Amino acid sequence: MTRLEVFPVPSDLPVGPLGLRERRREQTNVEISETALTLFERKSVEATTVGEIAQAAGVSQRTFFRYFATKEEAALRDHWAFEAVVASRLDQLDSALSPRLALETSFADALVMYADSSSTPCRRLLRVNRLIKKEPALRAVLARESVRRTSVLVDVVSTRFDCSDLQIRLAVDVSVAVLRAALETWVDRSSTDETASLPEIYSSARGLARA
Amino acid sequence: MTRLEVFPVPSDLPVGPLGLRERRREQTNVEISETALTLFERKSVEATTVGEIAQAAGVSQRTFFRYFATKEEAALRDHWAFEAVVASRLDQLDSALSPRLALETSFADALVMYADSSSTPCRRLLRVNRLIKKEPALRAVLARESVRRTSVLVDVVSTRFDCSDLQIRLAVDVSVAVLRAALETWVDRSSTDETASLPEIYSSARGLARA
DNA sequence: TACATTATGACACACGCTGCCATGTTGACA
DNA sequence: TGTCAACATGGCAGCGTGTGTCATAATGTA
Repeated sequence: MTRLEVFPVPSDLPVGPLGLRERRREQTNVEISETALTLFERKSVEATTVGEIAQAAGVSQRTFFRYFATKEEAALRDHWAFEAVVASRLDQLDSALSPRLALETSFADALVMYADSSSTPCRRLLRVNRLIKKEPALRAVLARESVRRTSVLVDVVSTRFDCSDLQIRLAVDVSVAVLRAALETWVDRSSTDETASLPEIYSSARGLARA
Repeated sequence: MTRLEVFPVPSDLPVGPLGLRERRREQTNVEISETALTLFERKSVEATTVGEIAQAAGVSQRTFFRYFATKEEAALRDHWAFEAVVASRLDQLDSALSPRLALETSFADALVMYADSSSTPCRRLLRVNRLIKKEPALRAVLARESVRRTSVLVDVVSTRFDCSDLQIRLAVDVSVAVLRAALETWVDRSSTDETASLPEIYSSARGLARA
């Protein structure tokens, strides 16, 4: 299963070959991330200091920075997992289709992992993204990463399709825009409709974008 | 002319009613910005400290922060002008069209200001955007601002068009994506083709995005 | 048990950024 | 022209983020 690669280490599952050290490290990672998320929800990212997070998580400030480069990163753990899922099928782009259609199909295939809105990955993704919605600091980090991801996508697509640079950039930018619109809409709708389905919303988003 | 509103104070032009104080202030603003841009081009944003910029510009560090909130902002002066131009026609959205077409038309109308690639606004925009291209720190700031701008756009479009939230978000995201792709392509092509025209590239980007 | 590897904490330090106060400069009005 | 308010600037102290370094303790292995 690729699941293990995508969700770095679902520490709840008994993963055999991992030594005590690695499990401890992973556990600390989760604890710090969880603590940060909670504090950010209670106060705000800006109003929360790394010192507070570290203290609440029972580690020193120096140790915090050994696990996360910035306080924002500590909150984004599960969102990075989502981005990894989205990117997980890029090596199977169907070059018989148009770049845009191939990308959208790849994304749609990957998104089935988020079909069950009551699953743990979905609930975690929702929690983080509700925070992201109100936190400019987190949005900035996402945006920065999205720039990097876009350029990776452009490279990947370039090698597999023979189109102009403008066409490729458009395919990538638009595909990503549609996915992002779907994600945000899903987050919005989930606040009133527990059963809102990300794959379904993405599917209708694709339909609307065609029109 | 709206030019004066968009390019805050083109200090080279003799603007009558401005007092000595405001002109001095504007001049200092330009000098710091220019200094920052030059240093960033020579070294990098990360490797350049605010102290260096301030010293090179002949002001104290404290004064630097009275003109710009961050060192990144000091470099982005002319890019914000561009964003202002792009947004300058949003109050005239044609509600007879689809949201997306209305947005694209509004953008295209505004872009005529960048028709002449040898004009000062164009050359400055190019210079900044070449830096933006290699500087993650600057891209992060842009991305953050783009989030804010997108939500403004969504609001503006919502009041003028009667569509679902998903449709509006899509229109906005896709329109912005097409514009951004055009801008980046223009920057790329300008390095080999001095005459590359932003409005023209934007026009073909719109055409390609339809297909 | 002895040893190499790794995790942690404490400290010092650079940098970004802000609040505060003291000083000098500008512009308006008597 | 002189006075005074508004404003611009610099210096300094302080907070928060993030990193390098060293000493110490815990872990895995021979």
